[in-house]
Amino acid sequence: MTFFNNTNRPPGQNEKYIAILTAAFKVFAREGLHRGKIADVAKEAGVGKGTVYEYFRSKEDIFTAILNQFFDQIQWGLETVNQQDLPADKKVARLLEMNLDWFKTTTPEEALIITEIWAQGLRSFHTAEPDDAMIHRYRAIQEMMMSILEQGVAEGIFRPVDSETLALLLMATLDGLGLHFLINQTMDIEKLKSVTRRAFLEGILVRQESQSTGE
Amino acid sequence: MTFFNNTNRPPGQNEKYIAILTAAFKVFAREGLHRGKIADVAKEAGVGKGTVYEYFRSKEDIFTAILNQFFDQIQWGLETVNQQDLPADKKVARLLEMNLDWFKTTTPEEALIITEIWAQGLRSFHTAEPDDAMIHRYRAIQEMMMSILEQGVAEGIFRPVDSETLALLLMATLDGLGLHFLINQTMDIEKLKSVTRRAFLEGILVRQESQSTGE
Amino acid sequence: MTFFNNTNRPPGQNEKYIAILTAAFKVFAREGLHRGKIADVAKEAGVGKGTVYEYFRSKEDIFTAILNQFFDQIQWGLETVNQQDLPADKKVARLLEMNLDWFKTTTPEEALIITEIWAQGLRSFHTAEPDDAMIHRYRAIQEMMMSILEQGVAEGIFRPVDSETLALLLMATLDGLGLHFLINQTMDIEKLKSVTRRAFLEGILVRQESQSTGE
Amino acid sequence: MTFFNNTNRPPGQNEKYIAILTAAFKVFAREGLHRGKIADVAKEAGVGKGTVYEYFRSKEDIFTAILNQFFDQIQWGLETVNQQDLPADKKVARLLEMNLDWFKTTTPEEALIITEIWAQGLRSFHTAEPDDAMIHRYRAIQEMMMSILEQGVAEGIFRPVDSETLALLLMATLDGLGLHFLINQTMDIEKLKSVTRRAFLEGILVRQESQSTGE
DNA sequence: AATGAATGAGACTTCATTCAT
DNA sequence: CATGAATGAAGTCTCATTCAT
Repeated sequence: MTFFNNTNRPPGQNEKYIAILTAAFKVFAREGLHRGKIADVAKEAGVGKGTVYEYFRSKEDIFTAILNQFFDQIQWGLETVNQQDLPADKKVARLLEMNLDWFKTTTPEEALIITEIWAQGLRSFHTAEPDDAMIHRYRAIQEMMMSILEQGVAEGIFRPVDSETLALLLMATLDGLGLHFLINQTMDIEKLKSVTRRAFLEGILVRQESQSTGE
Repeated sequence: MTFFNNTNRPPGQNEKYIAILTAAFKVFAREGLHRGKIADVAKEAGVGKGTVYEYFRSKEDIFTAILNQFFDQIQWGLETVNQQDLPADKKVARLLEMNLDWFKTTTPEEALIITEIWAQGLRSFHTAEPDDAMIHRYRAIQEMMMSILEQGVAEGIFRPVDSETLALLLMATLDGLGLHFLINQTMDIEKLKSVTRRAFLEGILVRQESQSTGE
Repeated sequence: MTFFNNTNRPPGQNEKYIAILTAAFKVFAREGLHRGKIADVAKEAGVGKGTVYEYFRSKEDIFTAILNQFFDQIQWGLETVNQQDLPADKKVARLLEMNLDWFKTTTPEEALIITEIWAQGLRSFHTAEPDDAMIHRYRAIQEMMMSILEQGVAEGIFRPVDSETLALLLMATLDGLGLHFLINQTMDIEKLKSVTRRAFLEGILVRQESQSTGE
Repeated sequence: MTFFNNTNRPPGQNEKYIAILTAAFKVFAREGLHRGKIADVAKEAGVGKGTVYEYFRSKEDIFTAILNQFFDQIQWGLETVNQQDLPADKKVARLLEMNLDWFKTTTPEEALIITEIWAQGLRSFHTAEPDDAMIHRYRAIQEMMMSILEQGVAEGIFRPVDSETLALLLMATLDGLGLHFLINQTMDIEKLKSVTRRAFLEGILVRQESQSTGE
């Protein structure tokens, strides 16, 4: 559960907060989102049922926290890549690599939880809270990808691209791959990396005699 | 609700079966997967609660049926494209178009339901039923995409590709785009279409002087 | 439990409705309002827990129903008295008698429940629902007493009185006596009846040479 | 909150004891008896949750204390009246006045709390603690009223009465009026005072040619 | 004496499912 | 076939009380 090592939490209550969140993640991963009972989370965390509610307003609040941890992690990874002194195409390759390598340290059950929470959180986003974080968190990710793409264009490595839309595509592709890894874990990740990298990059690299397919 | 017009269902009980399935889809889309009650489904379908259980073994069984309808639709669309007399690159473009146009006739709530069921169904796939359809249905889709890609290679339009892996990538990309459309419905679909098409196709089209990034 | 014999309830569901209400009254009387669990009510009524909620929206809804039964009973008793062919002073005496005799068929625990619900219901009346029945139910009682008092004035038995205010006083006195019977059940009811009757009636009877205390 | 000014409390801990009691009264009045949380009481009193339990054994203990304060106040008022150098009929009038004037300085919510505690306390009296104060406190009040009534008889102002029963009736009437003021606060208190005084007093004053209604 | 983090028993309520009609 | 009244397991959350500091 390397998932909850970051410490961007209100200090002072960090210990138990993390303990409960970690336990929740474990329990939900094992049982599913609804099957996973708060009582189990408490037991797993080694605290009383009431204590869970000292740190989280509701079960859904735990979901949100898990999802936020997930986004924190992604963003942190992206920032790390972005801050490295690399040409843009290498950065894109690193991105891809990071994304797919995530599955080597994460069980499908864990990844599935993210998806479940994601789907449920999305619903509440559509129905209730207008300033829900989801869209903003994705926007942040998108913008970081945009900056990499724009760097590439500036470096003359990438042809002029609609970086905003392309960043969206890239983000979607990475998420889609994650999704499909959930379905089929026998896929050859290394092969997937290279195929994806080549398909994506050779389409945006500046080339002498490119030919658009027009329309 | 054009979603449930196809009739690949056990004949004889078709009327009510479809009525219930349609009602379920509506109710779940409106309320969410867990919030949506069987009682509401029955009322929406204009039948008694007990009748629902004449046609479906359980609530989860309804989920499965909805998901199957979804896959039926996708597969039917793919087949349609594949059977057209078009060069492979046009077929890929059509695929992309179809995929993104789906959102013009589907509300986010409806799409969300698919995602929710998908995530939940996936769990049961991982935990319980080994011959669950999900992976096979995706495999069928993947194979159809493979055949398009291989057609392109045979036609000399596409460079020699690992069609299996690339089909997976394509599938993942389309799903990923769907996912992100759920998050951000303000995205410009037409722009996304062209950017995606170009990014994807120009990377696999045969070109005079392509330069691989190697590794 | 002669308390729930009246049948002014939506017909068709009368059986179980009454069974649950009767059970609830019994349980609440035994355990108190909060200690009395719905589970116990269900068991006492010989139905499932869920069945209780088929007939009542919530625990509070049961409270309300009990209170309404109580008011129904009082009103029915008042009407009976009022419709009898008696001079007003006899009617007042009958009222008093009825009121105090109620305790011969009702246990203190049962009467206490009424008081608890009454107090709680009153709170919700002050805080939330503006058209709560409580005040209207009391008003109806008050008006029936007013009509008795006015009859007495018309008959020349009572001196001209502010019938509205006096009816309120009469109502309050009867309720107050009920309250104190809860506290001290050793009181001699028959003695209380005659003392109260005399104190109340001799103050309102027409007399030759009454002397007001003025102010 | 003039309610808690008297200081018949264990000295030395008076400050915080009173602070907590006052806070409790406020919170319970605002939220109701069960809704009012100890945590809120503590916050309102400006002390820690644990501190509440330094001064009170339990929540119910607070209830009892509140009720006792209430009785203290009533008794103190009665004593004051009783010790004045007045004829008995004036004393009765003063009693009535005091009782109804109480509502001018007390909000319905506060009065309601008394009623709620009263009802709940009564239950515990019936079920558990045989030496509960309630009956004794009321007995004390009753005895003070008896002494007023007997004074009136001795003075020749009141006809010979069963002072014990009549004191009970008087007490019940005053409580009943309080109760009904909770229900209907629009009642004209001054009118109620005079009607009640006249109805009650003229029934017990010595008169030349009274005529009993017999039976 | 004062505190408040921790507790966990307990309660209401929901809802998928059954089955007698 | 159709129904919907009945069910009861299950789950979230509350809150009075304790106790180590």
